[in-house]
Amino acid sequence: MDSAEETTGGYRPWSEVTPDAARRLLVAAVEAFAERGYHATTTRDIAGRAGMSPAALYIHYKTKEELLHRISRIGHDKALEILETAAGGPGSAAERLDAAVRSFVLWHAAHHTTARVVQYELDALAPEHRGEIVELRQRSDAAVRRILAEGVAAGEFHVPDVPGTTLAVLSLCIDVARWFNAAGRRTPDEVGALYADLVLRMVGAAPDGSGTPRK
Amino acid sequence: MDSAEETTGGYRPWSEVTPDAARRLLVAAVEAFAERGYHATTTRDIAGRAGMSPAALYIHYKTKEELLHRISRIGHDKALEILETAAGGPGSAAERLDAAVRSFVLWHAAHHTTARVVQYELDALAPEHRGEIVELRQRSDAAVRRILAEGVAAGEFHVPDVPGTTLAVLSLCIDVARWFNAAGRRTPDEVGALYADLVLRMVGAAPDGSGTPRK
DNA sequence: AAGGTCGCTAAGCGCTTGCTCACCCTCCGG
DNA sequence: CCGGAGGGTGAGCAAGCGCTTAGCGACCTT
Repeated sequence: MDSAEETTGGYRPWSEVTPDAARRLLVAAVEAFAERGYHATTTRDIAGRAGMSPAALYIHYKTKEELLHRISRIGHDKALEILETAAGGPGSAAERLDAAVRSFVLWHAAHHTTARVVQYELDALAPEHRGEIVELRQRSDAAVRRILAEGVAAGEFHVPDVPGTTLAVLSLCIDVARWFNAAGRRTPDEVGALYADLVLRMVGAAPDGSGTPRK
Repeated sequence: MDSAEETTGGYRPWSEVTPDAARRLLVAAVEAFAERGYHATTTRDIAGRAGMSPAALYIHYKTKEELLHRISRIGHDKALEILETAAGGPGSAAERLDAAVRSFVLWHAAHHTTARVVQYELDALAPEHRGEIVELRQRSDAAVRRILAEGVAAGEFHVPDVPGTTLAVLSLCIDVARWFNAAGRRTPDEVGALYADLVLRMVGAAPDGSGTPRK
């Protein structure tokens, strides 16, 4: 419930959104969209959570959809940055895949409120905004596919269907935003470690060195 | 687009819904909810798709939410039946896990319109209806967890975290409903086969006999 | 002190929503 | 030929929606 806690914990997100009133509205919108969904959220609710009158929203954003677009854009930028950093990093393909899944899942769990909006409210965007976002998602797909292809070429992975497995890996990570519950048993780090191990198994990499004894 | 095609292809679903007008309304609601989401769908749109006036909806259903509940209930019953049939079937744990994932994914892909409503519109249900559905989902979780636990006990699987892996397997399968596109490259059967293989790898079962040569 | 700007509000407009109600067909037993 | 019943419609209600507009007070510059 106290998701203001989440959104300020750690690396202090939304710092790129100014002025202060615009950021407060955006954070309020993230919470409301994540709880009820975009269409079930009213502009009055968003403004109320930010401690403002309904009209105040329209000083900083032209429409309710612009709010969603801003949230979606910032979130996708962050998600893509995480994947591309891991994909372009040092180490073997297995190490990079581990890092990519671990950090991608960590972000989806730790910021599941934001991630839920980013990953599941895409259809509510206007067509031209949706196109822009879809492009970012294709680059995320390319980053993961690159790691898999390189791992196969290096003989580290055994993957018969690289595009299909890429899709499955991303799908698995993204869905964390749907089920993860901050009040649940697992910490974001634990889920990241579990998922990194599962994905390494999926690609046929030896699970040694990642904390999973073979017996 | 022509998802009437989908909903009548194969085993002819919704046959349990009578009379005919009630079924037409329900099928129309599935299509509309899947396309736009529950909250963005109007009762006028549903009635229009079924070729009726807006008022006709309320002859067969008390509210719009009752429509969603009926859809969700029937869909969850079907999904649970698929998993429990596979879990209670004959064969080794690996064979049963293969069957469970394959058939569960097949259903989510072939009936992705229905599955999308069933899996992603849960929050729109009234509290008492949601509780009923959550119970069914827990039984789905138990069915998969049972296969995993038996496979570990029999030495077939190597799974350090059975509850966590159960969650991941179900999450992976469910998310098919989000991304699957009938106009895409893969058939539901192909996705089922791919996912069954990936899941067997996740649990550390030898992928022999499922079409994935080790080299 | 005057005047301009900026962030914000109270009030409300035009429209759509879920849902209702009075009425009307068509069918069917007597 | 009648009368009741059940599936259907046209019109519309109260409420709530996204968004606009006129105006207000605090603050800055001159």
